[in-house]
Amino acid sequence: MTTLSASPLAQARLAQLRRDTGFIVLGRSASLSSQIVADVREALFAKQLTSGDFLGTEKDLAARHGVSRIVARDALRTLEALGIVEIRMGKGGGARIARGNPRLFAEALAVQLDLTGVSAAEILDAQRAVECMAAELAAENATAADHARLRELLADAESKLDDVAGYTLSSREFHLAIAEASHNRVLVVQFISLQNVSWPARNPTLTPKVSRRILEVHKELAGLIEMRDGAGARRLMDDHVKMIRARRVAEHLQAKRNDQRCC
Amino acid sequence: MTTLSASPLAQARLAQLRRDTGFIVLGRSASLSSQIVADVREALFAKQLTSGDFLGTEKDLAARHGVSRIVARDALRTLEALGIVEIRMGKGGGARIARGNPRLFAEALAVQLDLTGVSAAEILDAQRAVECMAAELAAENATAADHARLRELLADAESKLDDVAGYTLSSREFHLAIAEASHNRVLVVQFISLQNVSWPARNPTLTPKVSRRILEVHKELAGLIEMRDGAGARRLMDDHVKMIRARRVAEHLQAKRNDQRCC
DNA sequence: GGCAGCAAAAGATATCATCTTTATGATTTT
DNA sequence: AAAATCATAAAGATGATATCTTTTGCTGCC
Repeated sequence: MTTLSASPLAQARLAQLRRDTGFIVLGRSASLSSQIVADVREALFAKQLTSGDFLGTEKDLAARHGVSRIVARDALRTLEALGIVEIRMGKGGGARIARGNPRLFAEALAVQLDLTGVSAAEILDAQRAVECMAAELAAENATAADHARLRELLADAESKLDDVAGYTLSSREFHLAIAEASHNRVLVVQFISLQNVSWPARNPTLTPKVSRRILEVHKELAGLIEMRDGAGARRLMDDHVKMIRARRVAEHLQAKRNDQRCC
Repeated sequence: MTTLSASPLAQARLAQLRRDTGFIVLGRSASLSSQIVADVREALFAKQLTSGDFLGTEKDLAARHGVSRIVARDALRTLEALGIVEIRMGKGGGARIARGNPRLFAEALAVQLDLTGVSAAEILDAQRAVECMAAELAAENATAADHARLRELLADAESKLDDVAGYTLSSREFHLAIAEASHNRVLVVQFISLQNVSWPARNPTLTPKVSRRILEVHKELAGLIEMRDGAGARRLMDDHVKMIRARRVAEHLQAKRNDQRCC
C-alpha cells in the first residue's frame, strides 16, 4: 500500500503563499483555489482572456497550477457562481469563459438587497429612478418591434382584467418590456433585480377599479413612447411608480399592524 | 480492502432528481450541490434564514442532505461566491449566512459588464438615472451632518484644483456623498457599482477650466440640497451627468481613433 | 439512425495538514 | 495562598490530496 502522504509539497506551497501575502490578506483570500480565481479575474481585466476562450479541464487547471483536482474544482465552482465560466461535461468539455449573463447577476443583487434588509420604500425609489430613465430612453430608442410588443402586452392585460394573478404577471411583463425598449442593458439588469425583490407574487388589494386605472396609465405610456415624447413618458412613469410606491408602503404598514394584532 | 463503491445510493438520487426536474432545467441546475444552493436561497427568500444564522459545518450539511462532503463543499463554494454565506475555519467554525456585502457585488457587476461588453453610454445613462434620484432624495432627506460632509468635500476639491488625480478622487467622493445623503441604500449600491466600472483612474482631458466649471456646478448642487430644492437638484444633476456623458463618449471615440491609427 | 467507445465532470471515501477556539496547566504577582 | 497572566495542548473545523465509480456527452463507426 502506498503512503498516501497528503502532499507535503502543496502544503508547503500554501504556507509560503500565506507568508508572501502577509498572512492576513482580507476576507480569507489566502487559499489556493482563491488564488486561481484571482489569476483568472486578472487575466480577464488585462484582456488576456475573453468570452469564449477555453480555460481547460479540471485536470488541466490542476496541473497548470500544480495543485490537486479538488482545488481546481473549488476554483471552478467559484468562477461558475460568479458567472465567469461555463462548464460542460463529456468529451470536449471543460471550462470556458462565459458570455456575460445579466440575469444571473440580477438574482445575485436581489439576494444581496434581501440580506441587507432594505425597505420597500428604498427599493421603490430606486425602481422609480430606473424606470423613469427607461421610459425616457424607450421613447427615444424603441423600434417598431418594441412598439408591437407593448401593444401586444396591453391587449393581454386587458383580457385578464378579472384574473388577479394573471393581470399582475402581465403588468410585470409590460414594465420589463419598457425597460428592454430602452435598449440599455444596464437599466434592464437593474430593473430585473429590483423587480425580483419588490414585486409581490400575489396582490391582495388589487381591485377591478385599480386594475382598470393601471391599464389606462399603461396605454397612455405606450402611446407617449410611440410618439417619441421622452419627457412626457418620464413624467407619467414617475407618477405611476409613485402611486405604486404609495400602495406598497400602505400594504406594508397594514401587514405590520396585522402582525401586531395577532401576536 | 473495502469495496469503496461510489455510492450507488446518491447516484440514484441524482438520477431521480434529474427526472423530477425535467432533465434540462435552466443553466445546469441539476446537480446535487446546486440543489442545496437552491434550498438555501429559497429559505432565504421565505425568511426562514436571515443574516447571521448558522448553517452548519461541511459535515452537517452533507449529513442533512444525505450526500458526501464534496457535494456540500461545492455548494458552500457557490454560496460563498454569491456572497450568501461566510465560512470560518477552526473550532466553532462553519458556514453562516452573511451580511449583505455591496463591495463584493460591485466587483461582480464590473466583471459581468466587462463580459457583456456594455458601452460607456449605457453605463452613464444608468448613472444619470441613479444620481438624479439620489440628488432629489438628498434634498429631501439630508441631515446636518450630510450638509457638512458636502461642504467639506467642496473645500477639499477647491484646494486640489491643480492636482488632476487628487481632484478626480475628490469629485468622486462628492458624488458618493450625495448618494449617501439620499439615505437610500439601494441607490448607494447601484451607484458604487456603476462608478467602479465607469470612473476613469486618470482623466487626461481635465483642463483647469473644466475643473473650475465642475466645481461651480458641485457648489450649486450642494446649495440646492441644503435649500431642500429637490426638483432643482435633480435638474442640475441631470445636466451635470449629461455633460460628463458627452465628455466620456468623446474620449472613447478619440481612444478608438488612436487605436486605429497605431494599428 | 443506432451503437460502441472515450473523455470529462459528478460524486464518494479515506487520509493528512492546518487553522482557530477553548480549556488546562504552569508561572508569576499581589 | 489566591488571583492573574501567559504558554501549551486538545478539539473541532476547513483546506488539500489521492484514488476510486458512475453518469453524461460527444464522436466516429457501422
